[in-house]
Amino acid sequence: MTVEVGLRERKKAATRAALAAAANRLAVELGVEHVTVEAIAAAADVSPRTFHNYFSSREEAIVASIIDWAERLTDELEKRPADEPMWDSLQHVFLDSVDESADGHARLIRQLEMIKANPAVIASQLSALDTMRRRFAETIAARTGTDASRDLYPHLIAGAAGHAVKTAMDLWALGQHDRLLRDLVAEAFALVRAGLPEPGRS
Amino acid sequence: MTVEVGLRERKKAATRAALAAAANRLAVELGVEHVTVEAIAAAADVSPRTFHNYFSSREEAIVASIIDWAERLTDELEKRPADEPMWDSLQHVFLDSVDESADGHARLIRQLEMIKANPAVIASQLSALDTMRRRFAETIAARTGTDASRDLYPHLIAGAAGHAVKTAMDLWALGQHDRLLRDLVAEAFALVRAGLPEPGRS
DNA sequence: CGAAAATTTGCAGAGTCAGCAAAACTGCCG
DNA sequence: CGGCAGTTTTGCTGACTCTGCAAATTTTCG
Repeated sequence: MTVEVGLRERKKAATRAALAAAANRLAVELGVEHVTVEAIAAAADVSPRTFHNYFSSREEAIVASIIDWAERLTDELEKRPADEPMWDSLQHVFLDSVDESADGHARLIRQLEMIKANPAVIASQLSALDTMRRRFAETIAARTGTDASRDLYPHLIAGAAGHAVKTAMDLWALGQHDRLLRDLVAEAFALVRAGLPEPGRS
Repeated sequence: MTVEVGLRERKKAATRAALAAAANRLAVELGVEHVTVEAIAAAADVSPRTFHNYFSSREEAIVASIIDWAERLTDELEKRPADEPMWDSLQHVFLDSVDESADGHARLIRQLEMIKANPAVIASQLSALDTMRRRFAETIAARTGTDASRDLYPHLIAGAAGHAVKTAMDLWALGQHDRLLRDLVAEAFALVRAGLPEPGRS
């Protein structure tokens, strides 16, 4: 994949990363509504017009890190042993991606709070997660011999896994700091793998 | 809930409905990018400024029918017998909402195609579906004695059910016209309820 | 009817975003 | 090197979105 290593490609990647980082940082620091494209561009040392060559909206830049995360996770998923049960692979990949340091937790909470505060950013986040889900479905289809354009399975399991992680994070950020995020994610996976049986029924 | 039946309330609801209908119709007919707020407002016989009193973005108006759908479904869900297994209630409510007429199918396909064609509308759709998911989670929590602000269960099952329906629809619209949409939805539910076992494994 | 409350509207202003063409830059071959 | 070809950056412009504010209009209710 990443075979193009010319100066040109590296510069493009760097510009994109700088814009995404600036957008995210400013959104967290100042609040989304106080961040303009002009300010993001200035922070990344490019013209406002260039910003729009990389991102089609301010919100897209703010949540660009989700796409990067998704790319890393897809790579990880592809590296899992081919004979490992699909659910185990997914759980492994997602659990490994959770930063358990105190600093990581603090950052994550700030992220989620910033996103939650603005409907347009929420929509962009969901969009990014949906893109991630589609990538996952492709990878899963390839590994399980299913067809992402015809079979429900790869989409359903990718969606279920992604949603389990999102739900665990959202609930955790909402006040379950007494529990480890890791454990909450694991519990969500367990529930979904069990077919979500109704609690308190035989 | 809907106890306010004064002229004022009825007019507001009518204006909102007219704007949503106009926005959706124009988006399907002309394509999303060729629809301006001005045109929507004109079609609903109000000023452009009034449009923004009802919807905070063009896309929100275009997908407003999803919110209406969600409201109807939540009502249906609340009406299900309290002792019915949760999964059965959900499956029932969603399956009943599928319009199986040829005309309904054609409309649904045009809808999905219109949405798919524009990233901003996709994001708004996901946002609306997320709102629906949250409503469902509240209702489910109330019925299963769980707490939507602490427990994973209501969110996970609401998300799984909603995503099952969305996946079935998307795949169906993509070319599975040989199969009944109803059957695809039922199959998706069955897979999720079974915990998404890997196909072709013992 | 007439006052109080809510809704609609016009206007102004800040901001987003895309198309276009010129300027600046990078890669590469002679 | 030098310079051409292909890419990226940039400024400019125009259409459009969206919000705040205050005036005008409409509805409600005593």
